[in-house]
Amino acid sequence: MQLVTIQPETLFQALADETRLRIIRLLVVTAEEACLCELVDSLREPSYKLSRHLKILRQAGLLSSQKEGRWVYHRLVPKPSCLEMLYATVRALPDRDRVYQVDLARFTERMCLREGGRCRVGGLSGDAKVENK
Amino acid sequence: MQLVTIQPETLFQALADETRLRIIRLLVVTAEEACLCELVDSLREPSYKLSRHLKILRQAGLLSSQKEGRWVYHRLVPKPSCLEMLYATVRALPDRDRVYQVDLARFTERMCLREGGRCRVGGLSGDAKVENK
DNA sequence: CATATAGTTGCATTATAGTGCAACTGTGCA
DNA sequence: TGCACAGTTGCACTATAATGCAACTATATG
Repeated sequence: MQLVTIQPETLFQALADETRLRIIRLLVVTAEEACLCELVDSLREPSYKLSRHLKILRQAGLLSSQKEGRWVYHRLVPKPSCLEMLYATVRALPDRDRVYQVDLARFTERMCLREGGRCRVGGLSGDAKVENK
Repeated sequence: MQLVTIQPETLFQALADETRLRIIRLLVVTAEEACLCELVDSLREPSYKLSRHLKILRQAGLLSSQKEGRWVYHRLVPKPSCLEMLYATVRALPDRDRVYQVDLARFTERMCLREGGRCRVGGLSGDAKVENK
């Protein structure tokens, strides 16, 4: 299911969107895997939006996704060395508006809710839906 | 004229196009500066097309351009360290279809026509316009 | 001054990409 | 078996981006 052929333009295109860059940056910095509801809580974006962006990242060859019960865990693909260089570049990017910093703070807090390293709760701890913009 | 504020999404967006990636890759690999007509000869793309892509790369903060008589020389911007990392990533990208290899060969040949390190001839050695579909 | 040349840009067209809504699938639990 | 919930996707809409043509600017040269 993983592309052997890396398309450089597709790779950069995948990172040319703020939401997708927030996702990748979060995974790069934390070196973690995350499921959709955890990303929803961290980025405060609707699940259908993130789901679609995750699909694009997967198709670009940046993410691999693994289903586990109700949850789907997404993690960075390390395989070709140029991807590691790309991740290093992402890590070195400036964070002028502190967007990534806030995302990371919420992600870290959210990860505390894991039990045995696995996600067990839904988005926003079962509260109402996202009211972000 | 150079942006102090680097917009990561704009940066990746700039590289999300094949033509622009060919331009950047050529400059990254050769560590050279080039004017439009030299790029036209190397990539075999119409000048108006490359001119527009060069503008996009300039606005993204990747290129700086300097006019010299009739010619405009374009070179990579080295300033923020994350750009150097980005260039390293570009250098590490695969070249499956040998597109960059061909571009480089034509570029090297074209650079032989320089006199005193400066461009002195127009596109395609003064021949007819590009016929590259 | 006329002409050639290096490069740029306005316009119209076409293709592609992001978004929200709502309906949908699939899994686990009472 | 019915329900709640994690996640996905079809549809319509809107915005953005790439392209080709042709007209344009600016610089050098005879």
